[in-house]
Amino acid sequence: MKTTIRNVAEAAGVSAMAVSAVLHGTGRNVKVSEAKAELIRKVARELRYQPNHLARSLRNRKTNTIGVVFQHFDRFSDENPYYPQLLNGIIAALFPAGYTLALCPQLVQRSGEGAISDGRFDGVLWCRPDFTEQSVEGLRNSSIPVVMMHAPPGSAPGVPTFCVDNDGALRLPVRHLVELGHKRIGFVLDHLNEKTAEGRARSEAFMLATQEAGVIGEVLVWDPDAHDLENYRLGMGPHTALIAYSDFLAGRLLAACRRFGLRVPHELSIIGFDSSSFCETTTPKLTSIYQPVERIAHEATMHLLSLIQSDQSNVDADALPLASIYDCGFDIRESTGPPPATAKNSS
Amino acid sequence: MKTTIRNVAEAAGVSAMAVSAVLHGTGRNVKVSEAKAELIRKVARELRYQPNHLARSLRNRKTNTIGVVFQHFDRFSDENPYYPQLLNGIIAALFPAGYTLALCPQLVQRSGEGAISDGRFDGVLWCRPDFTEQSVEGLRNSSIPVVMMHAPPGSAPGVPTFCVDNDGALRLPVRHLVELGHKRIGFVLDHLNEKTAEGRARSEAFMLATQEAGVIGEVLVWDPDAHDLENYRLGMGPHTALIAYSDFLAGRLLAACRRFGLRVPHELSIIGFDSSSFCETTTPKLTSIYQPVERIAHEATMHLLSLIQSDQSNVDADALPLASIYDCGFDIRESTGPPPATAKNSS
DNA sequence: TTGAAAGCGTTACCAA
DNA sequence: TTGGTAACGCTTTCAA
Repeated sequence: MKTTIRNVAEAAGVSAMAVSAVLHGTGRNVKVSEAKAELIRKVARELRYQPNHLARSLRNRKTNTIGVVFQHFDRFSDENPYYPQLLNGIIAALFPAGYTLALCPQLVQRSGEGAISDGRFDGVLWCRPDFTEQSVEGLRNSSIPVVMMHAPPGSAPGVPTFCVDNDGALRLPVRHLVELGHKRIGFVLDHLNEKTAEGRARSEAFMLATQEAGVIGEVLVWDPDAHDLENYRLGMGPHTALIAYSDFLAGRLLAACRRFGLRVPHELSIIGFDSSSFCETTTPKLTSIYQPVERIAHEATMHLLSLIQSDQSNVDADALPLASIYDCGFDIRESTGPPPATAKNSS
Repeated sequence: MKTTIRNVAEAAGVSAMAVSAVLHGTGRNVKVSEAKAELIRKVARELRYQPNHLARSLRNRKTNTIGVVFQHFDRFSDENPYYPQLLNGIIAALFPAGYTLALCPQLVQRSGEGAISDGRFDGVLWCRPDFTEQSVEGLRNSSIPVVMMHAPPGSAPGVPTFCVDNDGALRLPVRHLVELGHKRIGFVLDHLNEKTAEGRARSEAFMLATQEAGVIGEVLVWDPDAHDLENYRLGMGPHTALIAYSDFLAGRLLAACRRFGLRVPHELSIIGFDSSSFCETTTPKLTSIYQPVERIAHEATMHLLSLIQSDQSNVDADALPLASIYDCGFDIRESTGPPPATAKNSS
């Protein structure tokens, strides 16, 4: 990277801004004759002129880059299709619009400190709603548009949120289980999601759903790999069905059942969350709550893009919705069934 | 983003460069007394000063950002753990070093034109390459370090490549199949990978391996979802075993077999490539060539980082290796077995 | 020890 | 239709 716009201008015998006008279509009031324009293009090609993106961004206050903040920054799970789906939704919105996607560690780790608005991004998609005071404060101080995913409506002031209807979502499996005859149901989440906004929202939604249905519900924070399911045999455990926070977690529950020789669904019913392709590959196939991850990510990103546009053209953005809520579905497969006849059916 | 370094300087009653020196440790010859330093830090905090990353990058000619180019990029597959593994390897190298990862569409689509070195990246990791004249030309003109993944050694002049030993890799399944008694074997790839350097390398490696083993080999470019396997019943088809370019593709072959009522491995043996966790979830479990994707990605990225370092400190980089080759493994699971007795065994 | 000035590469504004 | 000048925010160089 050595050829600057001035080199081209000099070689073509014109001014730098003439080059800028011809190559980038910038500066309306600058008119260049077609002959000169052609000359400029020719010289630029010969000199292998490559416009400096940094300088243009600095000058234009527009980077065409979006920052994406993940909650689990340490690694993408090999088995959980959540991240691929999320990225697909984001990319499908971003790339056609000519935007670049950036994943950066500072944002992931110490995002509270306003590092978001260091000029690199036109906007930020926040997939990490854990709501420490710090992180919310960081968002409030942000000078660029921010959109949150997996944040219940109203959880961050003034920040548009894109989230599933967790209350509705958890009624579906609970109703299904109650119809099958279950009376004692557990909702399992891992230590990580215990702390996220959506983890808490789903836990509350689950408790609400079980109360409405008149059955016993309990929220369980487990590491299934280390958990002892021995006493769940023959429905004798505290629950006859478990709803997991994610398909991935449900898969690990299935594996734990296999380890302990527990038959699913005969001795224990298990339900996942996401209804990803993963559910079709397990034995038994996993009953699961369907969540349109890719669509949510896509629409959240589209929303972010339009926020950026209205931000930069000083258009009033109040017409845009502040919270989008998505309905979940429920896909019944093979991992749910009636509780064992031996289960103590104390209601 | 409004507070500039000058605002801070003014408010603290010092010069801009004193602020720069204190906050960024820049400028050796500038010494600031501890009292003033403390004042500057305090003022910066109060004013919520956020250094502009763009301006610093422009000035320092260092962006701390790596571009990742997928030349052939469709979407992150939900089922294929390839992308998560790849990203894990990259991130594990990048984030601890304080680098940002950027995925950008222009690079993906028209990467030939040298858009690589528009100042945004300190280096580029090039994945799934092909070798049109254009793209090689683009690399040659690049003024920043480039490292290629999935490129056979020597395929791009002067560009370090990180690739598995495809020749060795394809001997493993071929030998396994021949030992089981197979005489007619197909290698299946999709339309996308037909065009990539690694797709071609594996096809050639496959043909070589079958020739060495004295059996019939054929390269097949298929869309398994649309392909008719009807005539493969009872080993009567042109091949009694198929090796797929990826686990994902093998999974789709398995699904096609199910559709046509073809029993695997009794009527047809199927082998994948990656030996990902996916192989454990299929029925039957998928025999597969193991490829250390995450490790390759990690080491390629580490290499890129050291290239950047030596580039920027003008150190001679010739000591660094130009090609790294990784051995593959072979995991035998349930999807391979002897060919049907009814198979015509014309050698 | 501190400050002023120049410049990284680009583009908007104004004058010719 | 053109070209000069200034500025985006930062840091290095040189002079005080």
